[in-house]
Amino acid sequence: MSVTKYIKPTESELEILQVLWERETASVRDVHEELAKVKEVGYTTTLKLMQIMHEKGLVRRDDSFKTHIYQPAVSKEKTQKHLLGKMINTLFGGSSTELVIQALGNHKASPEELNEIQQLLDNLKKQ
Amino acid sequence: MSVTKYIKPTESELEILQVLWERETASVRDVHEELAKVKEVGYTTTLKLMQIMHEKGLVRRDDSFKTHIYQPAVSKEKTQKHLLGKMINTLFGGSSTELVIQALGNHKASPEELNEIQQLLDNLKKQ
DNA sequence: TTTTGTTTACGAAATTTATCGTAAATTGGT
DNA sequence: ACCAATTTACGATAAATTTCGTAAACAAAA
Repeated sequence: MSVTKYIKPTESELEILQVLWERETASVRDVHEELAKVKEVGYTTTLKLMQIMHEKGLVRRDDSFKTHIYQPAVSKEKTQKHLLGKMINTLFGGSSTELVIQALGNHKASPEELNEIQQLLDNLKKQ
Repeated sequence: MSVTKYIKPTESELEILQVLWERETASVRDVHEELAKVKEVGYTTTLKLMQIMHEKGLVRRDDSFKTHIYQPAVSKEKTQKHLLGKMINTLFGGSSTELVIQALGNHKASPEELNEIQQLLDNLKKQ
């Protein structure tokens, strides 16, 4: 049984992972330009963060060229699952239902999305 | 129009807020004993954190007695809304539906809870 | 081959968060 | 009034996170 320790990405690391999940693969400059659209940050800051993420094993990289190419080493789904679980515990007293209600209550969902949730709900009820 | 800056509680601060939301009102010792059930931490650490939270305006306190009595200064709902919104944006590409699906998929909900969600869903569909 | 621009490496500083030791203040009991 | 126990105040340290300056490595162009 493999005991792989889950590494919790920091805020900044998550921002970078977002870009990598979206693009599948990207250079430091690619990522940095995405981030720069949203926030004020220096290039070497992004570089350093991505290097640290590489050490931690959050990203992989191909350094056979001058410009290193990065890709995520952790899946979006696994990360979502972990952080969501943590939030349910620390903020919703362990009740995923409470979270769902909050989420549905505050953010508008389209009819299509509501149907999607309905289907999921029907499935869960059957069991 | 009042421009009240939202203060993001840290992990540890959230743990303390959880206790205060639950109890409405509590001394440092009360809070500390709750936390100590779950994690290893010194009394003065909890004290210091609660003092900092007071400076930040996350909690109120009555210090007219020797033992200060604290209460939350931010509502559970507002805090949940903020942090959930942030998570939806940074981790679920802005789609609350995606988050709901993840939450329902991973964590088991009781039939009662499923009904509760069903009712909410019915209401949303009507509009 | 020199120059110019880009990228990585390294390390240090700044910031934020968490932790706790020690001393002072306060209260209640004796 | 004194002592013991509890609580707060203060400040220092530790640990984690974020930031960026500077230099070295590299590549493409002149």
